[in-house]
Amino acid sequence: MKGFFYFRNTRISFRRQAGEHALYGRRITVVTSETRVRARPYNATTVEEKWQRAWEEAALHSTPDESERPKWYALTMYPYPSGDLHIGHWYAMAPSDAAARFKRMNGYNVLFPMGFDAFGLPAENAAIKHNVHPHKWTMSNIERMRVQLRSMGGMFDWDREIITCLPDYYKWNQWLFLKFLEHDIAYRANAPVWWCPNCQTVLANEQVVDGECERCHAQVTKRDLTQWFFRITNYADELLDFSTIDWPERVVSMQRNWIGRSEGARVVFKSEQDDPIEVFTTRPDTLWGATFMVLAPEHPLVEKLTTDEQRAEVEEYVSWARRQTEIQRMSTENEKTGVFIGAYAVNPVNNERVPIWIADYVLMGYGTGAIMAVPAHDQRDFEFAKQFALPIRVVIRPEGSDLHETTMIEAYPDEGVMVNSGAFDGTPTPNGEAVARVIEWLEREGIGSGEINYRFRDWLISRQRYWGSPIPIIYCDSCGAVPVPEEDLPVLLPEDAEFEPTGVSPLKTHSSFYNTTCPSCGAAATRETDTLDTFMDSSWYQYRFLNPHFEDGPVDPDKAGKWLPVDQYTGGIEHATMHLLYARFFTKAMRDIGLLNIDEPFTRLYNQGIILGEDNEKMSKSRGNVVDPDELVNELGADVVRLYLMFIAPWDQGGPWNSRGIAGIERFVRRVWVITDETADVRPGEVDAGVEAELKKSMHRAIKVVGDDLGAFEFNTMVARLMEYVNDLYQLRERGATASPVWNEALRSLALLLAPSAPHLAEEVWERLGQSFSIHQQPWPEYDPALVVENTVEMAVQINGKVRDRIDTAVDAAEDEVVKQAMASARVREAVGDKEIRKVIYVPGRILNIVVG
RNA sequence: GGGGGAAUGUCGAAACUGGCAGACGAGCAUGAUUUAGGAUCAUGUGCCGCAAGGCGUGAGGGUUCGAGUCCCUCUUCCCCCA
Repeated sequence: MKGFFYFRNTRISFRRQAGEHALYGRRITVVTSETRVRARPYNATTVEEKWQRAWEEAALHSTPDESERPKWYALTMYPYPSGDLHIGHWYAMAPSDAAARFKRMNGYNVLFPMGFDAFGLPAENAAIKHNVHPHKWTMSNIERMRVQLRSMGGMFDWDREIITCLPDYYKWNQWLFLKFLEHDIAYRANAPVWWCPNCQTVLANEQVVDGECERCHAQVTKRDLTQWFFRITNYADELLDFSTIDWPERVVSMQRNWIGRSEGARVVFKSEQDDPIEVFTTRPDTLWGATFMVLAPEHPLVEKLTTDEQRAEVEEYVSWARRQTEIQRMSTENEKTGVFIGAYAVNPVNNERVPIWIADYVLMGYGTGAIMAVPAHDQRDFEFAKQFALPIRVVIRPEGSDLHETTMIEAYPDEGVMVNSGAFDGTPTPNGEAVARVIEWLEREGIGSGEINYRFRDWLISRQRYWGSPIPIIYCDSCGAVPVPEEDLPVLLPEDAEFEPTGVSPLKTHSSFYNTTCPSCGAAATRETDTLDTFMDSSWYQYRFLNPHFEDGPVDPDKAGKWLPVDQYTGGIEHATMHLLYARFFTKAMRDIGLLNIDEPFTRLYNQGIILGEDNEKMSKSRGNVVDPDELVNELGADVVRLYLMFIAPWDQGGPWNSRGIAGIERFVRRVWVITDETADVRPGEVDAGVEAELKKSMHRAIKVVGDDLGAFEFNTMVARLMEYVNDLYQLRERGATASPVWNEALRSLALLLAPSAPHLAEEVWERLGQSFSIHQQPWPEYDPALVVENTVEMAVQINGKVRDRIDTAVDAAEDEVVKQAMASARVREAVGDKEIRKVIYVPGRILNIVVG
């Protein structure tokens, strides 16, 4: 019998009468009828606002630099201030925040800063489009995003906020550039570089994806320009060493591929006019099989070597190739195209005359822009030779079989024994033996040398844009490129620049910025108008967070010693070969010039997945599938959003948003509040010992599994464990567990377990339980291992691998005892029948399998 | 073409070193609460079958007392590099 009445405006419900009841498949006896105070509603908006204010007033999230506790530097990639914190930001930050909070509850002094990656193109595009200054646009976006970030309830230490577009920050960007220049890590060179016609700027190789601009997806083209570079390739081998960091294998292999180390030889062929043509090959053991050469259409010698008869055809081909994208050119699917230029080269190993072709599958940007073609042992060369009826010569014979030029249908790129290779005939190729011997010989003969080639190039850092750190260089007719003296930093971005969509940097037309005097000779001079790639800002921001107002250098050495390196970094995988590679390079470069004494910036890395729209597509305004976190927070509260994001799927997987699924979390949050509010004041009384034992066990188990999952970033199962615990509490309550003195402890534990993931709800529950502010300064509860292990289990009994019955048995029961118990079951006896028992497999606590036959 | 990852109910997913597949949630169904419900509570819910029982982790094979998990072949999808 249930019902309710009102007493002093509070709805009081009275419940089951004394007597026998069926509940959850058990018979229970209610001794006295109980009355129950119905929970007050939980108003997330009010509660969350209340605690956010309280945390700020208590400066709860300011991290002291001095502490008895061990340090833990947790960092999540800082956002670009686009003006809106979208659900992707929440997905990146909310679980990171939970992990950071968990670390703090586990006794660490946790630094968890936040800032804004504030330079970049959108601000400048907004300036052109809406006539707002980038600075104003960016700063008002930051204002708005701070409010949104606050609504998330993160434990960000705002005292250390950095905003990269402020002189306070970019001064040190410029300073670092000058130091790099001083130490020959930065240099200026003319090179063919990628140009994005849409962004009106050059791009680094890393920022070109499939021949498109990584930002705007416009097709990029090559241009020859004089630009500033960083010598990231000097660190290639060190960047290939991942032994001291714990990063996802995926990112490691992406960086490894990107760096693209290959060992081989550089060999000099000569044209018949005696021009040296260098090629790089990883297979110098196939040199004798080179039957032609292929140059990239852009190769500087093409112009010179082309014969008059071939010139028209060659020119036509070159201009056609220029129009192709790199992807089209590299595709193995394509039919091979190319043109003979009429000239011949001499193969230095056997003085053979080989024709020189040009073809689009050879790229100027890789290796030397020229290859020796060995059609018998390279598939692309093979296809090219077949296409144009060029000679093929086998020089590697596979072990135990034969290979004939005329019958081959594809190249043989594997190991074997060298043939048709003069003195090297008979040399086996496995284990690099042939390669090593040929290199040795090439060096002795002076026609080549062993070389290690890398796929990646030096980092191009010049950008023809306004909204970035000005490169602190002055050009003087007599002194050349002169660094701006350190004391003149920062070179300020002029605020009164004119934005015209002309493709010319506003800095070029700003005469008081552009015109200056040479710091070295005092003559009239002009400033560099390019700005630094904004990826430079994010390459070292993790160090500036430690003391963003430090005035004697980019990094405060005292704080660096205390906090570095970053213990846990989290962010999207899309930065694998950009930001994450640049940051590693910067760390090593800064170490080499004495600014840091660490080798790697981020000890542990975790990449969260992507939240898609409900239609399983990437969220975008044009698709209309964008989920607005602000709306959700207003409606359901931040804790619900946080918990739901964690619950959706494993964090590294992401997945589609589901607006119905979030209802489950809503219910869960309500259930947490209801059970606490309704039972917080229950006085201990008489309780069944078994029920109390179950309550204890459930609580200790929850402490263990929730903690284990949080520590392992398994947020989805962590939420499931919390739900199981709350479900347990509801059932135990019905069985009278609230009368136990353990009940209140169980509720307190629940609050503590919720604290990392649902910080507001946890704090409210904590207060309701009469505990003092703040739950976020409490230690993580401890569990008793003895209470977590099961003493008895329901064990499956299998006959020939099929489950026939289940028996309750002690975890550590002896085999013969368990068999006896199993044989007592009629179902087991029936399954065994009169067959002979051949074998018994018994794994204590797990399974009993009786093999009969 | 090479490398890496994935495939489990209607859906999101869980499953420790091989040991009761489907925890937790969504959805659905039935019932309760007699104003209503997109509220709450209870019960059920892999498939076939009235049942006993059988079948089930992309497909096929193998190892094993026992395979979602290990091995081989294949299919599809995603990512990276060519």
